[in-house]
This record gives sequence, C-alpha cells and structure tokens, in this order.
Amino acid sequence: MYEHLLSLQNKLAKKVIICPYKNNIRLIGGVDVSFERFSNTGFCSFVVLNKKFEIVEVKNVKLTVKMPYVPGLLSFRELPLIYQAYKKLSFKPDIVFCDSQGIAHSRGLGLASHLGVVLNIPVVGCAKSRLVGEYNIPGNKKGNYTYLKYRGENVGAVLITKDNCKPMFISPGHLIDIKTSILTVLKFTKKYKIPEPTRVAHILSNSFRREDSNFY
DNA sequence: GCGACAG
DNA sequence: ATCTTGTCGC
Repeated sequence: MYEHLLSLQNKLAKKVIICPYKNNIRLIGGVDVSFERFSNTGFCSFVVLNKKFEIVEVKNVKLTVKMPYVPGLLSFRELPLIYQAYKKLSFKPDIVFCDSQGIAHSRGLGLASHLGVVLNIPVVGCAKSRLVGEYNIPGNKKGNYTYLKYRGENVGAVLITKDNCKPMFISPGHLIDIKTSILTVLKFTKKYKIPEPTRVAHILSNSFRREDSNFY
C-alpha cells in the first residue's frame, strides 16, 4: 500500500549523517503537532528557546493532511506542517528536538531523521515510547541510560531524564550522534521528564488547537 | 497466522 | 495523537 514511501525512506536514509555535535547551542528548537479528534487537521507549534529556556519565537501552522498515522510512516503525516512552521521562523535554531524517533526506525529514517535531512540541520528524536529495538531497563536516576539496539547496532539510548520516571527514547536524527544526543537532551531537561523544547512545543500546539476551535 | 507498533 | 478523574508515589 505504501511501497513508494518505503523506497523514498530507504533513499533518504542514505543521506543521514551521524557524527558528534560539537558547536555551541545558542538557540534550540522544539516541535510538536497535535490533531483534532475526528479529523486529520493538525496544529504544529515550532518554538525557539535560548539557553536560559526563554521563548525567543513561536510559529504555528494549521493544515489538514491526507496521510493517516501508520507506524513507521509518521513523517509523511507530520512533516508538511513542521516544514512550513520552520520556514516561517526568523530565528533559526542551532539544533532541533523532535517528539519522535531518529535512526531508531525500521528503515533508519524516523521523523527526526527525515526532518534533519530535508532541512539539513541537526535534529534529535525524543520519544516517550519505543518503535523498534531491544534494551535493558536503566537505573532510575536522572542521567542513567542503556543503549537501544536494533539489528545488532546501537540506534539510540533509553534515558532517564527525571528521577523515578519512565525513560525517554533518544535517538539521533541527523548531524549528531548518540552520545552527544544524550548530553544535549540532559542539558535541556530541567524540572520535568520531557525536555523543555518539546515540552513547550507540546503545550503550545495544544493551546493553538483549542483556541482555534473557538473560531466557529 | 500472531503480536507489536513513534504520534 | 485524543478522551478524561481520581489517585498513588516521590
């Protein structure tokens, strides 16, 4: 049913670059998309924070898509919104956090990797649950982690971002590696389990959707 | 065939 | 992802 999308993923996966991220981060981006209950209308919020976690800029995009949610093909549903929101930004972030998987994906191209390749920017995937791979449960203290292994390769980390909380599934999207992804995520995680960029984006995309439903 | 399956 | 109150644990 989706052969064409599968081959496109295989093609784009070859362009993914996994390497240490060494640059300073002055601005960090976070994106998330929320959807209406009975439609395919999505609401995307792309937020840019400075290193003090202050909001520098927010851009919203509302769009109705045709692609349904299919495990492994999430990027074809959400990327149109995320791409448009990114283009509207005046302040381009040095790196982006995305609520999804990066290379921890059946064809090595989760949403975070797809986004990174299309925009040619560093992206880290920060998901609340696993898509593929096996792992051991890490200790319950912030900073503890184990590796997520898939087909014999380490494709990400299962990271505790808050004491006694369930782990986050971190996987590099593009222009970053596993180790620097972990360090970066911890650097931008303060008080809550969810890293600040995606946490703020999640809150904003939900308010965007709820405010929009008042315009009838 | 069966179960798993980011958001 | 979305719906949705209370409730248990640190």
